[in-house]
Amino acid sequence: MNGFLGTYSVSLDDKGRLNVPAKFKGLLERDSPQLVMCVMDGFLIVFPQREWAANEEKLYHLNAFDKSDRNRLREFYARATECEMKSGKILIPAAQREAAGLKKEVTLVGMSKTFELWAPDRLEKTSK
Amino acid sequence: MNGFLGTYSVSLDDKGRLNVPAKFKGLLERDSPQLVMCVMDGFLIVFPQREWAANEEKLYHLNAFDKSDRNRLREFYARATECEMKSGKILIPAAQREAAGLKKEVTLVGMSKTFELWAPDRLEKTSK
DNA sequence: AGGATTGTGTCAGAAAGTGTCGTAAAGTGT
DNA sequence: ACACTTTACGACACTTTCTGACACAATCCT
Repeated sequence: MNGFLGTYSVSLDDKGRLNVPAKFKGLLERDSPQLVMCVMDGFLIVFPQREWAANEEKLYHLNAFDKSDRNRLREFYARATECEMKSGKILIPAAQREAAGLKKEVTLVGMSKTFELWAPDRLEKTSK
Repeated sequence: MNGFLGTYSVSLDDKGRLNVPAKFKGLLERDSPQLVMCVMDGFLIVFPQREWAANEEKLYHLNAFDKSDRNRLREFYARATECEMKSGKILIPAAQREAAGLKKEVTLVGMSKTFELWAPDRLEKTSK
């Protein structure tokens, strides 16, 4: 498999877990089930942990003792959460579900190295 | 685990201790429960002791006989406190709680190598 | 020493997270 | 089109984590 591709409609269970589609499952199992999930403008981006690390490197030049740099760092880190695919499922923490407006139905969109989680209605609005 | 990530809302107990979220707990247990807590502009930064040491090194080059350098050093050290995670909790000394305006509700923000403690209302103002 | 204040360990109930399984639905090969 | 395999879903039981409370220990202050 080359990367995360395509659109899937999945439903969350009563605890807010999503079943990873079989095609993505293979990728995550082979590589690593470790993930970082990050809130963007109204939707979630899921990074396999390696991909996240690559993005994080771009922040190393910022100075943690500088006020405005620190604010930028915080924005980035505060929105992120580690998670993991367990038993073929990913638990989406309540805060993240909230931020992305996810109810039961979730649309999952492959973006090659990462994939996104959308509330169906929001995705529809955005793509217009 | 990659580092401290995400935002958590936790509440202090009657003695001013905070329950460390399970995700952070793992990191602190593996590395070391020894911490240094430091007051910044209205919030607290918590350094795992190794991370503190690394930051301290950056200050060694400052000149102990230079007045303004010395002021910066003093500011840095005077506001720092050693503390420790015990029974999965961290006691926040009264002085620090005071300085950060922490009441019962505290927002905990992961910053990769360190994490921050905020009074919810102050964080909200800052992030705007 | 006695009493107040501050720090520490532990526990029980509630809430959140996790594993598993049966059934339903979708996909596959012939 | 049919039987078979795989995948998705919902449900349930179980485990872990979070919280507030209590009891006790240590320290400080007269």
